[in-house]
Amino acid sequence: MEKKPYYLTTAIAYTSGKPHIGNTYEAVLADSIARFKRYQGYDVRFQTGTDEHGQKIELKAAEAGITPKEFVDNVAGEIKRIWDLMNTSYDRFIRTTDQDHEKQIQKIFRTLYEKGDIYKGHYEGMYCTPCESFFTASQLEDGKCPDCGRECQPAKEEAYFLKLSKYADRLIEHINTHPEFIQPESRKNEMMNNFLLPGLQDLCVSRTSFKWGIPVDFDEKHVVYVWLDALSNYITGLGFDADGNNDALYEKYWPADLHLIGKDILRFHTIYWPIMLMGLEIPLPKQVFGHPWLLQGDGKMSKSKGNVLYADDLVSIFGVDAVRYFVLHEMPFENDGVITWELMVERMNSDLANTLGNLVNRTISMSNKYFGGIVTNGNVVEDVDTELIKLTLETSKKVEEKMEKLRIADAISEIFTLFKRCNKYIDETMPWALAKDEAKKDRLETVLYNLVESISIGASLLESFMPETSARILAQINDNKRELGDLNTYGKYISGTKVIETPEILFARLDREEVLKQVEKIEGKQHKEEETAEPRSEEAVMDMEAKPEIEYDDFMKMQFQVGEILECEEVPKSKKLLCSKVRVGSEIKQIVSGIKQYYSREEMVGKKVMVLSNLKPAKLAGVISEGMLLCAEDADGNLALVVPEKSMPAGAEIC
RNA sequence: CGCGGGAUGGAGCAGUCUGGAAGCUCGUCGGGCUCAUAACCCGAAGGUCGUAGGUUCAAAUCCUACUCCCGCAACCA
Repeated sequence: MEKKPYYLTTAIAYTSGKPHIGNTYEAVLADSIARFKRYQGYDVRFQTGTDEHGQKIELKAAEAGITPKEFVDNVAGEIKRIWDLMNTSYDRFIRTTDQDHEKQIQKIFRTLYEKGDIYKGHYEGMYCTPCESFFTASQLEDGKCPDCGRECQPAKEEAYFLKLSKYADRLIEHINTHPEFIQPESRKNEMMNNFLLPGLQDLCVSRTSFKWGIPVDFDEKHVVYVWLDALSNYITGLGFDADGNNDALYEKYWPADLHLIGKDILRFHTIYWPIMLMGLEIPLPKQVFGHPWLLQGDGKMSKSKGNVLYADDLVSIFGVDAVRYFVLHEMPFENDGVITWELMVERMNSDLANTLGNLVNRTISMSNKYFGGIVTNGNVVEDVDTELIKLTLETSKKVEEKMEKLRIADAISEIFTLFKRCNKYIDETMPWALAKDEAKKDRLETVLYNLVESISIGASLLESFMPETSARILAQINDNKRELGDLNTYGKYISGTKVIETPEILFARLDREEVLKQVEKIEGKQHKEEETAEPRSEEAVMDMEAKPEIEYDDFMKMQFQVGEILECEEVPKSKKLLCSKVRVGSEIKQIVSGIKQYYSREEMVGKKVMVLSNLKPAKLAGVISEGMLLCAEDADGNLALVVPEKSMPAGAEIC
């Protein structure tokens, strides 16, 4: 019988930096699905990779003083290494800088252009020359640039657009008639209400403001918009050819069965991507699943806090399968999951060491102690057995059901329910008591046989989620992984098999304090990395884009004065704003500034600072601000107030 | 009135669509057992299901208002 194809993908990771545990989570999640589908007998193709173009990467590379290509080679290598570390069984790791991909993107772009779905137009809007940015009329503040506050000119820039409007109705129809297309379903409404129903604006799909991208081959000034580039990986990775000479892989696997992505990029995958495919006249993927995020317990992950979770560090403490278990098990279906060190230690000890590891250990130990390691089916069945057998045989079905709904965490829980039942069975049957009575030898054999049999079935099911552990358990009981279809038959374990003499500890219990000590070291290391990175950027002078020369008169228009901060309050409902009462001469001005992250209210009071005092008052978050406190800002956006070097009276002019 | 998500025993969650005995994991306490990684098994305590109204024979679940948290957006004059 020919196997049914099943094609799934992850989003390709953006190569702007080292992937943290959240990125890794997606790869592991996809991997467990891929493995399980293979187990179910599908001919699976699992593709993942990296998205390597864009302005951000161009900038990062420039900062690091290397070429963009060198930069992405490094990061992509790192990402691939981590995916491999986590045992992800991808069939292709595609990079958007791969030659075959780049070539096809150009063809796809050209095809859509020739067809009229991409057209050359103008990006019209208000342009702020110093900022090199376009804004729509609604983005402007009092007709001025929202970034720098200067005048903007109406301007036009040549650009290519994808006609989203042409296919919008068809897409709405598709989403309505295919309820499974967007998962979880709650996100479907979000897409419909926020983007589709209000009407789609044509999407600008080319850029001229940077170079690091795939050039439009018939108009070299332009590079292809990164999303068009990135999304296409799902078909170029299969050897799609816009001219129709598709690779056999493409013919076999497209349309994809599942695109697994983060909930944040659902819009691209359920609106732009389908419309691109409609333009290319090829079928849409069957399902897009926007999974939730994995969050760090104590606040948001950030490098400066040193609490970023990296797969490397986690693996070094817990091991690969334990980390796979955490991310798969702690992630609920719709809400974001939370992961903390304490939680991981708890799961490690309670689920992995106690429930699973200890079960395998005690079973093997008893087999050795009572029968020299030979596991024989004594065929002395008692009532207590039936419940264990029933549950064991039901488990594969339950796991399949959960997996069908992409409820990965629940699927794993089913397997662990089986292991727990095994532990209970040991207490019910009390093998150590049976061992004291020679007449009950056959019964004791049966009990141990049943345990090994149930463990074997559980271990077989575990392979999709914890491949190494599955293999280690099976090796210890000297069995092979069962076929999924055989898991509803009890008694396949070959009677008379010898298990390993000394059971190997699968998961060692960890001491919470010990782990936290290691964590401190890791966080310390991250801090250090930050610090060593810091001086580099400090020593390196910061080059700013040169603003146009101004007249002396322009300068004289601005009135700078020393101001003394008398009071300071937080602006309610804002995250960054502090509102200060500043004495400038005899006047007291109210000035709002976005520096809450860097200065506390207490710190502010009493400071003498530099104030631009004749700035037109404006409302910020609903609060009037009558001037501006001047700050120096570094590349990371850190701010420092500018203060007079010697004590000066409030109101003194700065000139 | 920017958009969205959430509030359920000490902690983390399920249950809410399709009203009908408040459940799971961990922790705590008590007991049992000794094969095992101080593990395993049993039992108990612990909940006004955010607040206030409403619909209903019946509300965690449906309706209305409100409070508080968390994302995103906005705000960095």
